[in-house]
Amino acid sequence: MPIDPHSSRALYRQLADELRSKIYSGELKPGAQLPTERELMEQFDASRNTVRLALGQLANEGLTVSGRGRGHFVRASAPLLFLATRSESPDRRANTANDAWTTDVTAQGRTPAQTIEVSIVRPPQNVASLLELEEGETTALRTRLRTVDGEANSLSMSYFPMSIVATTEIVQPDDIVRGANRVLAEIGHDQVRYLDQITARMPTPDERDALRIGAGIPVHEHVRVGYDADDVPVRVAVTVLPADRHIIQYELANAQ
Amino acid sequence: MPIDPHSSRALYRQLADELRSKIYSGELKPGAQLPTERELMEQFDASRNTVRLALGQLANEGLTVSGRGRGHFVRASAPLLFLATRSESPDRRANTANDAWTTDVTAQGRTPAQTIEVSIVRPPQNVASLLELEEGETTALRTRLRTVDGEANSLSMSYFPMSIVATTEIVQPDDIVRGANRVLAEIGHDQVRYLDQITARMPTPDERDALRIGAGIPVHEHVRVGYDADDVPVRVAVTVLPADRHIIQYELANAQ
DNA sequence: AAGTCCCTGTTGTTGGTACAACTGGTGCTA
DNA sequence: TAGCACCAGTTGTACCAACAACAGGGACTT
Repeated sequence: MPIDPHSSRALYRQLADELRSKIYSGELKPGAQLPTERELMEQFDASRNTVRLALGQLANEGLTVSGRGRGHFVRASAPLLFLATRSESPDRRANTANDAWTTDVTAQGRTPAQTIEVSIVRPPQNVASLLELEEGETTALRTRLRTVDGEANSLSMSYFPMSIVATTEIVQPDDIVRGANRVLAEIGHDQVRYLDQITARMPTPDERDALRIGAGIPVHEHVRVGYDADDVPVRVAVTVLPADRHIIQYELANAQ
Repeated sequence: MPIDPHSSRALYRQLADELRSKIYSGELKPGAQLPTERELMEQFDASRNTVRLALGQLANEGLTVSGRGRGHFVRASAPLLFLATRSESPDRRANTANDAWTTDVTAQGRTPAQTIEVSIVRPPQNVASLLELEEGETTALRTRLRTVDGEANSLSMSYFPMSIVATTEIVQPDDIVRGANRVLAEIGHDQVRYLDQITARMPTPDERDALRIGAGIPVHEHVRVGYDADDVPVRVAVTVLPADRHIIQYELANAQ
């Protein structure tokens, strides 16, 4: 019995440790139900507050989920989906009726869909700096909510300097089947170099809402800056990916 | 007054929303102290438990930190540090007394250090599968805890198939200044291709401990598989990076 | 001037209670 | 058989109380 009331470690932490190790060891398998709060109260001679503190800890670590009237369950390990970065390779874009992402997802046997909104905005500070914009310059913003099999999947915001795209179809709220990148290329701003920065954080309430993100699940924030042949940044794409549904993958050839 | 006791939204959620929006709007700046729990109890006419539920929510989102006897504070935004992936480019490794990471960190004006442990282990399932090992095969494991300016920074575990490295200095618990990759190259297993997979999750208690990770901060798990010219996987490096201290960066040239 | 002690204020931990809201099953009814 | 009503069980929300542990400042001592 690993519960020691004389230990300096808080009781609820010991309880959380106990349950956590049962999850890691496999004694409690994904999908399995944990003991009810009442059972844990009796087993460990603790108050309900204490038991709930421990269970809350596990939930915040992304290990468990719970539902009113149902119980606490070990989170079923996610049906992982790939974001193949590097899928913008040139030969992928031409001639197909779909963009690279749609093709990727379809290839995995899932059903993709997306809604697009377009607006003209002053970009956030970090985007403005990546695009090397002057104070007050505006951008076209194409916001994309992607769904797979009807479930929200990722949220992508692409910023284009208005000074470059003002007269193109990028500012039209339509799906551009051949890809916005191709439009850029047609007006002489083909992207020849990318800079990717990946951060991880807990989602904002808006994101939790839009992407149906459970408690204890972080998000990737994937920022891609595209540069044209003159080294001018022509696009910043910010993609928010719930971490339980996405692995970001890169394939690198060791040049030389 | 956004607090509505008749709302269906739980009181502690409304309170959390209220405080959160003050943080996002900048009314509460990084480092600023939030009202004390007693003050919040009075302002919102709520019990201490309810107030603490709201504050706990913010902490789990990584927005605030608290300390016994001190108070609750808006988390000071992180002094971000870069992990320049792609720093293994060939010309970087030769002739220097330091490895690529040490060079990188020093270039940023910080003081790096690392401790290395070596052992022979049966690798975890996912690593075994990435290395295409048979059941029961063992690997050399070099575990590296890196610190910057005396603070724990990242945890890296590199697995090498014993069938390849058994007779090399990789199994010795010493620092290999020219890099383990170079040793691999010398015995005919130069890595010409990498596969990187990046996931994000909440840290395990061990990791929280070893890397001093605050509540509400996720980690990146960066997995790199190195393949030699015969497409044989010769190394799997798993690196755990606290997300408040690391941005993962890739530079990509659009081949052709 | 420097150090020590203590006191106050703060968060951390743990106990208790009550009711609301929801799930899943049981058994009844049409 | 299908549908409905109900009930027991479970988690969610909210309240109250008490003590522990720690930080920081003020007062006092040396």
